[in-house]
Amino acid sequence: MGTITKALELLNFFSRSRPALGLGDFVRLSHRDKATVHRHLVELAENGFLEQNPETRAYRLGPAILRLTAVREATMPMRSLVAPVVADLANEVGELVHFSLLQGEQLSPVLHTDPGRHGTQVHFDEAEVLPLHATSSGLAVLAFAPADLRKAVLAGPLAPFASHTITDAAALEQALDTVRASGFGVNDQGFDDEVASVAAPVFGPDGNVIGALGIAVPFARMTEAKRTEISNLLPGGVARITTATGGTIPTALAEAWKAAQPDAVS
Amino acid sequence: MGTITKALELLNFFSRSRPALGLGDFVRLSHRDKATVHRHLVELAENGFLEQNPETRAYRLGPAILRLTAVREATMPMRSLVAPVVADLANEVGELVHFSLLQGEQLSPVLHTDPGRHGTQVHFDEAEVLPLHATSSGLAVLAFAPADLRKAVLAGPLAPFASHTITDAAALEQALDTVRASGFGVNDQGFDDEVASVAAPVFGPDGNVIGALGIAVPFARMTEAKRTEISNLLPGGVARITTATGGTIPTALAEAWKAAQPDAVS
DNA sequence: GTTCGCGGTTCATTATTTGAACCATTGGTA
DNA sequence: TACCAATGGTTCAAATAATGAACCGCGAAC
Repeated sequence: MGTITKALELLNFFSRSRPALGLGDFVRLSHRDKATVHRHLVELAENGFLEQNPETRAYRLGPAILRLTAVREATMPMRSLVAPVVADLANEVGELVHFSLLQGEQLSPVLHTDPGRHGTQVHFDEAEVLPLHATSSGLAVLAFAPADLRKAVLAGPLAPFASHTITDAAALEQALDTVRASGFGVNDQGFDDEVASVAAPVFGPDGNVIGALGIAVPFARMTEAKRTEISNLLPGGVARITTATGGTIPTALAEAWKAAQPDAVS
Repeated sequence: MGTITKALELLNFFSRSRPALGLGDFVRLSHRDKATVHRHLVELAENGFLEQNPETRAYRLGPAILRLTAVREATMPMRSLVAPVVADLANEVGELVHFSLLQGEQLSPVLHTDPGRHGTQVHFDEAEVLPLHATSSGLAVLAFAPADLRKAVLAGPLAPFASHTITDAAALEQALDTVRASGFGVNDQGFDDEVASVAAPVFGPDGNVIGALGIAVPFARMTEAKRTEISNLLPGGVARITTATGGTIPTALAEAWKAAQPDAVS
């Protein structure tokens, strides 16, 4: 593993619940030597990716990140395109909606909205990357991903995250068939024991999957009626995002959706 | 210079006008060996900071950036707080308004809005970091910055950017006195020969400068009336941002503003 | 068909990263 | 007061990883 990767991985330890970390925290989380971690932190800070609170000496994410986001959004306006769709969906369904982009063999959350209409809320951490085999979004992506990515994930170890995580390659392939047939990735207690979720894949201009739009519901609150509601609403959201980004929805997927909910409005 | 810095510097070559770059571009811009650059690019891509267009093989900024922005914004909601202020100001003044954060001895642009009301427009590149001695925002920050930062900048070389860049330490100190007296950083043709600009510093909760709110106008269009208008409006914008972030405006600065425009509305 | 520029790769040389031990400061505790 | 346990940070020889000149294969242009 290169030095660059080691340094960048430090940035992954930040999360909504852990927005600032001390040197010791990084050492514990990364299992690396203190001196090494410290030099990496300093170098990241010198480049504006981190900044240090001079009083507490804790590190937090720096302004360079914002600058780069501005550049990316100027040319690939994902956030601004997706944000209204996610917000609308969250309002309609009344549950946590999130959008993630495929990044290598994982999913990288872009944004999420929780309407906060209920007492219990699904905890969603945008700093946490999502595994492809253990989330509804991941299954949705994987089912429509290029063969080599699918093969790579099937070959690799399938880490268990919760009681119902699919950890067997054969079972995973079967699950992906189901996803392709229905057009939705479904995952109950596969990533978190208390969460059930449904997701649909999103495609880019070249016809490849680029990410997924997902809805996460506390397991106790996930009824059949809610599943139907979600299945009816998700394709519309995906369509909005896809057209906005100039992508195209594969006909096979559109067919699957149509077959699943013949009464859904376009 | 460490490997991490070398890799991260590659990210700085992106800009609004250059949203995707090929290997050769990076090599030319960075003056480094092709093999080195290539490995850095690959490693950045592996971590989601870049992604490669499989057809053109060009690199663009990746989704990891978005994820990190989401985390930072969740705890330090700069963009979302500042965006409406910048938008309002841009509408009122009819010129390009931008907000930047202090990052080491430079300014890192966070966002900008150009109402696009005129034929000529100031070119503002959010990917470009701004020098402290050659921009109005920089002068505004520097004038109210801790002594050690000011000393560091005064000691370092003052690179010329345009015909009127202050390159002499003594002249710079004098300029900073003027800034402190008026409460505004003013810079005409110091960063770009065709641009005049005015900026005001923004302070954080600890009472230190954290950045600046600036307005850039094509030199030919910058009249005295416009300067007055800007001077009347800028303090309001700074106040909105400062209160939103829980900061406090130093009394000395508030006094300077009051003295400069006794007829300004609060 | 040759040449040019492109992205990408190789491998011996070299320079950078590494980490055990160390220092300084703080906050708690006997 | 003295002591201990954490904290963040630093040092320097040893080990490892980064480096870059030369090379490959490809597609476009002449």
